[in-house]
Amino acid sequence: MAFQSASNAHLSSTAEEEAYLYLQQALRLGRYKPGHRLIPEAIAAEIGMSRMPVREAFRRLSADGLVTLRPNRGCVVAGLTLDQINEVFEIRSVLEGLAVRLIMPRLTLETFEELDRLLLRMERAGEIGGSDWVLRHQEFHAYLYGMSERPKLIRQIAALHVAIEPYMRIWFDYVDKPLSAREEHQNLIDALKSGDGAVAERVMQEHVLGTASLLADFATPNRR
Amino acid sequence: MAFQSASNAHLSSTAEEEAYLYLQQALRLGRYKPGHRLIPEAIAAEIGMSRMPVREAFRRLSADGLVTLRPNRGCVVAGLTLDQINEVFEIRSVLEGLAVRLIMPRLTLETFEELDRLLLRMERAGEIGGSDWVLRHQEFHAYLYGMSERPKLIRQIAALHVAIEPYMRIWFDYVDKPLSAREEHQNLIDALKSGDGAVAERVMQEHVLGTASLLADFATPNRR
DNA sequence: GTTTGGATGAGTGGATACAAAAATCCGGTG
DNA sequence: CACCGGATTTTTGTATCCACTCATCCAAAC
Repeated sequence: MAFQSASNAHLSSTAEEEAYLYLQQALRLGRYKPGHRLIPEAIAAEIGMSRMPVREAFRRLSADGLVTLRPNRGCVVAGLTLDQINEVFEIRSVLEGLAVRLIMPRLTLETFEELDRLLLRMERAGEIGGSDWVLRHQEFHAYLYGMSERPKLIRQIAALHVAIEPYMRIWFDYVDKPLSAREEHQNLIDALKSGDGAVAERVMQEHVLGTASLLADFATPNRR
Repeated sequence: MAFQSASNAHLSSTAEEEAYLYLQQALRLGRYKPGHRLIPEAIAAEIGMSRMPVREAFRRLSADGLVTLRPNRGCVVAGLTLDQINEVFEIRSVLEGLAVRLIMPRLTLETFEELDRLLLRMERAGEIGGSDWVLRHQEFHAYLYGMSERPKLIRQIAALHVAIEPYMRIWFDYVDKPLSAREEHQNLIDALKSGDGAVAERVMQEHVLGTASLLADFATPNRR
C-alpha cells in the first residue's frame, strides 16, 4: 500500500528513517501548525536520537514540500495557501486522470469487487466519523493507481495526497460527512466500467477538481 | 530561469547547497554512469568539504530521483530503464499539457516574440552541435511554463527535465540534429496562437510523447 | 517616542570521532 | 576446484563538538 501508517516507526532500520516517518506522520495529522518551527534538538529528544538524523529527515520532508528549509534559519512547517492547494488539485487532476487512463486495459471483475469493498469501507469510516475516512479514501485511490504499474506516477500522486492531507482532515472534520462522496466514487467506478479511457480520464479529472472546489468553498480559514 | 547552470557553485551560501549543485550538474551532464557508486569521501574531497554536507545533498538528489539511496549501502547513480523513461514522458505530457492550457489566457504579442527568439537560439545551438541544444530546448519550455504562475507545477516539470537530461544528451549527440524539432516547436506556437486551450494542451501532449517515441526508437543502449 | 547600534544568546551548519554494518579477503574444507 | 566461514578492511550511520549566523533585547542617540 502506498500510504503506510507509521505509528510504530521504531521498526525501521535507520534512525533517519524513523525520524522521517515520525515527522511525516505528525505533519499528515496536522499536529504542527503551518509556520511552526521544528527544532531538531526537541524532535531528536522526543524520539531518542541526536540532531543529525533529524536534520537529514528535514531535507527529505523539504523535498516532499512538507516543510520549508532556509539556510541558518531552520525548518518550518510548510502550510499551503488556498492558491497552492488549488494548484495541487490541478496537478492531481491530470496525474490521476492519466493513471486511470492507463489502467483501463487492466481492469477485471476482481478489480471492481475490490473497489466495491474499498468503497464500502470508506463509507463506513465516514459514518463513524473519525478522520479515518481520509485514509480509506486515499486507499481507494491508491488501489486504483497501483494497477497502473507506473512507480513514479504512483509516488508523485501519493506525495500530493500527503501534502494536502492535513487540509482534507480539517475539511472532513468540519463538514462532518461528505455526503456526495459515495455517488462521486460510484460515478468513477461506472466510468471505469464504460471501458472508454478518455471518459474515465475526464471523469477522474472532474472528480478531483470537484473536491478542490468543495474544499475551496468551505471558507478559507487556512490561508496563511 | 528554472534551469540554472551551476558551474561556479562556490558562490552558494552553504556547503550542502554547493555539493547539491555540483552533483546535480555532474549527473545532468551524464558524467557518472548509471549504477556508479558515489563515494561521499571522494566527492567531499573533490569540492573541499567533509562527508556530512555531501550526505545531505545525496538525500535531496534521491528525492529528485537522480540517485538511489539504500541504508548502509551507499548512493548509486539512478539511471532509467526504457520503461521508466517512457513513464517520465507520460507524466511530462500531462503536466506540460496542463501548463500550456493554463497559460492560454496570459499570452501576449511579447510572448510570441520571446518564443521566436528562444526558438531561434535553440535552432542555432542545434546547428553548432554542442549539446547546448538541450539547454536551449529546456529554456524554451521553461519560459512557456513559467508564465503559468504555478510554482509547484513548474518545479515538477523542471525536475522531470533534469531526470531525463542525460538521455536527451546521448540521444542528441547520436542523432546529430533533431531536424523535426523546428517544425515541432513551430506547431506548438501555432497551437498557442489558435487560442484554444484544449487544442494547445493536446498538441503539447503529442509533442512530448512524440519526443518519447523518437528517443525510444533510437535503440535502447541505456537500458539497465 | 522612535530608531539605530551593538552585546548576548539561542540555534544552525559543518568537521571530527566513534560505532555499526557491509564488503572483501583469505584460508580451510568438501 | 568450488564453496563456505570467519577475520580484516572499508564504508556507512550517528554522536559530539566547535564556529558562525541570526534573532532578540537593551541602551543610547536623534
